[in-house]
Amino acid sequence: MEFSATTFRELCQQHGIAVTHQRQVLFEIMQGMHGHPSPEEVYARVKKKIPAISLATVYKNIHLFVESGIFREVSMHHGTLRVEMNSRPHHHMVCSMCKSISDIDEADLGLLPSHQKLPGGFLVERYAVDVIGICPECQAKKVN
Amino acid sequence: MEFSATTFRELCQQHGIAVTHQRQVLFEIMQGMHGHPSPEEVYARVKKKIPAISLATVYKNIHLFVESGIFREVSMHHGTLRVEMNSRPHHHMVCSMCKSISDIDEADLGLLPSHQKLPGGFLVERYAVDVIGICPECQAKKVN
DNA sequence: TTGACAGACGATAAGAATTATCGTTTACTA
DNA sequence: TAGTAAACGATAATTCTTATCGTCTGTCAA
Ligand SMILES: [Mn+2]
Ligand SMILES: [Mn+2]
Ligand SMILES: [Zn+2]
Ligand SMILES: [Zn+2]
Repeated sequence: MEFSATTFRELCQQHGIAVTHQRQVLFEIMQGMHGHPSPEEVYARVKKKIPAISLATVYKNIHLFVESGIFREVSMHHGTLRVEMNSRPHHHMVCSMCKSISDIDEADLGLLPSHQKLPGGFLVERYAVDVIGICPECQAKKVN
Repeated sequence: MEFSATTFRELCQQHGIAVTHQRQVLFEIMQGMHGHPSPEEVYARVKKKIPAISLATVYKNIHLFVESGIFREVSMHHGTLRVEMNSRPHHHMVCSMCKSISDIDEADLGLLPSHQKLPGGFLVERYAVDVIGICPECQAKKVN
């Protein structure tokens, strides 16, 4: 486990957040979950331990965990449907600050698959690569 | 342009959909748009040409274009927030049929970046690769 | 050409996911 | 242990998307 050496109390102190019962149970249950649960799925699990917990609290703490880097989001751009009209083979540069998405040509990325068969027999159609980082505009804005 | 050789009428015939004025204007405007617009952004543009158009029509036709393969979606899993608790370096296999997401270790994917600097000065933090294809379960279900 | 009719349209209600508000409670610090 | 900022629960509001439904239109065969 990633946080086995550190107690949850210490983890909260590092990030300057209060150690509440809800927060601790939420953290422990999420740590034990497999896959990529939605907030509703997490809520359902936590309610078994804390029946009075609010869905809003689940959302607020998930965001807090993600902002703190304790957990992550699967997709940087899960918000609304975005349409792709560019038919050239390309990937995306996603800014972790402003969430802007820009195209990058497959050739410019220089990322090539070396395996053809994936574990479990997954049949590959294509790759979609998100290069996550800081766009030039946000680099300029950033005060370090 | 991808469809310059083919008229919109022929494109519709290929996909068995009717050639309507709304559909044609929508298609042409979307073709001329840069980036990765949201349905609302497309709607705003199209309203200038067809003030009476409905947002529902925009959504319906965007889905139709995506289903037909005329356009694409930027993210396969933009629906709801999904949390990642797996801290090992890994990427994702996303099934284009059932939208299921499974982990694949970085090493198993065998995909390595050869460039360090990206055009435009984008500062790379990490790569997130979606391997899009058909999961074993859907391969079994599929009737070919 | 001209109906018949499936499919498409617009208006709008409904649904799902997420965020905001607000009064109460709790954890932290001195 | 009291004061205060933060967190909580309840729930309203917002945002994004889909469903419904009555009307209209494109397609195709006669
Ligand atoms: Mn793109
Ligand atoms: Mn994962
Ligand atoms: Zn940025
Ligand atoms: Zn599948």
